[in-house]
Amino acid sequence: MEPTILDVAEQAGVSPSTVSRVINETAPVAEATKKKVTEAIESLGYRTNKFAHALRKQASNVFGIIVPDISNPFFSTLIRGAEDRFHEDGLSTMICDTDGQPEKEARNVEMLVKERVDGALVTSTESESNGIPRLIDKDIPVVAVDRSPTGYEMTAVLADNEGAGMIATEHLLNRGCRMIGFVRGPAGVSTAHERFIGYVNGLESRGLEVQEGLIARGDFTFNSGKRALEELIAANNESEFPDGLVVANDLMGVGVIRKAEEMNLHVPGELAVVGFDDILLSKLINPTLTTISAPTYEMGGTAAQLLLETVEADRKRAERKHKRIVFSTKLVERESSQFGAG
Amino acid sequence: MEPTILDVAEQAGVSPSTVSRVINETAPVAEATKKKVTEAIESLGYRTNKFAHALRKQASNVFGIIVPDISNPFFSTLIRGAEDRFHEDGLSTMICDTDGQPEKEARNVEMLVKERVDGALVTSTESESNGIPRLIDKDIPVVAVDRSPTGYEMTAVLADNEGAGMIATEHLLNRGCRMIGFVRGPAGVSTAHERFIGYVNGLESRGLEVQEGLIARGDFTFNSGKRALEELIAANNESEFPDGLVVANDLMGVGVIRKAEEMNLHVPGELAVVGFDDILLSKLINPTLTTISAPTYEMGGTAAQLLLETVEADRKRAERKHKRIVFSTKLVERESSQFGAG
DNA sequence: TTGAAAGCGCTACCAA
DNA sequence: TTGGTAGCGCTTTCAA
Repeated sequence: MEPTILDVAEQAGVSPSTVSRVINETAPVAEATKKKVTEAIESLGYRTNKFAHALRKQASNVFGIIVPDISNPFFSTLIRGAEDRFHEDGLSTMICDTDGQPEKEARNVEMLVKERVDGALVTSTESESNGIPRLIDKDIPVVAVDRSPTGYEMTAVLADNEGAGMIATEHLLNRGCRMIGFVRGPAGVSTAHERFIGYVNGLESRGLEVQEGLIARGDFTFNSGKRALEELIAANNESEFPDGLVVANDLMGVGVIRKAEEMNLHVPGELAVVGFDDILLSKLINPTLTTISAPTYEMGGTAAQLLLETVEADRKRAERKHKRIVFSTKLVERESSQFGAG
Repeated sequence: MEPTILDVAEQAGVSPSTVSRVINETAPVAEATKKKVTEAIESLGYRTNKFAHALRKQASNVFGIIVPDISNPFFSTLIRGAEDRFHEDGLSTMICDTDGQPEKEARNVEMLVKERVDGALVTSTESESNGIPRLIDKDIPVVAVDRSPTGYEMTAVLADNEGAGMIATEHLLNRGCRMIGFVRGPAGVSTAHERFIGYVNGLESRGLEVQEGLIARGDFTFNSGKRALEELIAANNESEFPDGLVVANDLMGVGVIRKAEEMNLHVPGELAVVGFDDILLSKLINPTLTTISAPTYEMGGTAAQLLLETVEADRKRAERKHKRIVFSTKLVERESSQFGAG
């Protein structure tokens, strides 16, 4: 059997309370006693029983992280940033993949509630009806990452997607494009929408009009990017083809590039393309994809930090302060938008 | 405060033991009493306290899953297969990413030990000195997935990598290649080694000799694939260039394709390429990459199933049966090995 | 600075 | 079929 705190106490010739005190540094213990206890722990190979500890303290020391897709490098980097921060404090993490489905998000949240996590980081699948209210209802501290759900006052760590959309649009404008289109993301996703707003603002700031015919919608997948380009070409006369395209994420951007190739449309010569996220694939495709990148790892770490601060505030019965941190993004120039090419 | 089982008992006018019995269906309860209890649970919104339950039962109902890289689609699919099986039984999972580093694997294992998981699925980083012995030492049931560590008798769920290597080699042979090279994976990784053995056997079964000059080594990354092709070209006279290449995983295969393009070497005309894993990228690259795929999702599910059976056997104090299940693989023909092209 | 003991919420044994 | 109750291993008051 695993040794308990009683075994340690006996071996060290002290009471269990004393052992607890040296383990948790929760009260001063004489140096000599401390040494005896430490040695006993060592010799018995004692490890505190997680369940008993959690039962007493009403805290699991586990934190949940919910993302739409763990195999998406954007999210796996975010996860790594958050995990590194949690592990620093000896806290464990539970990673959940919603696969972009609200029902799966709901199930994941139920699991986290059941596991009685001390807090959760969530990138919600949709802007409404996601698992966040359930967590709030159960009084579990939550921080939103990457996407900010509407209708809840809560702390959130975001990228400046609107600014990113603007940067992308201005880049194409500076490059000389005059018919710039946009491939939008899924309807309920705030990041996708904000990037679009940035595009609109980018055009308007130069006195240009948004043209409905140059706007298509996808769902963030590779295939939807291919379809979007097809639609845009089909919908316009040759004289009105877009010469530049801002695409709401890299995966769709890669789809656009592949479709352009199939259609013998030269990128960037006849069509310049810019994406968002800076995933690995963007460097591997030919031509390489110009993109806008956010400091994903830092965003994860910051979100974890804020969550820990919230938990700490709760413990002290202090007031929760809702913060909103926005990271700025930067342009990564590659071949797909090269000037004067083609 | 959260209601406890005592609150439920009071509300229903029965004893806590009875409540426990209806919740866990651990003993027959009269239909009428059951109804009263269920209603009390409902009206109070009672949920069993995980910590108390775990403390009493000495079981966490949590299972660990350790993989080298969650953003690698091969592993994320494996994870999904395993998770779906665990969730089916209402069990929770903890996913750990070792980033291919043995030290991280060790830290992950420590976390799982601390969390007192009921069992673990592990794709070990190296064939030796991985976290598996630590888990075995702590008496935590383990099943190896994808890679089988040497020196431990344990149940394992694997793909037939040797057969896969053979299929790949024969495919190139049938296609007419006569100088077939191989790009090996990292030294300690069993899957990579087995694929190489399959290649050797494939050649020898046709009475062909393995040529040292046609063999390079990479580390499973994109860049190492590029480097490998460079080396192979540099090491041989033009008359002895390989006309076909079996590459130990798709990511390196994509690297080979990109490098070939840079060198103006036509794929598949001058060089046919076959990879392993069937990752998404292989379908997106130009030319698309021929590959060997394994039933990854099923492998994850099977591994979870076997782990659960081991846990069950332990509970019944039955003997653990070590199984070894090998899934066969299949060729996915794409452009990079097309016949008569170029 | 240390010890005794209550109790966190649950399950399972023993009685009835 | 049900109830009483001990105890899982820990932390934390209260007293010494």
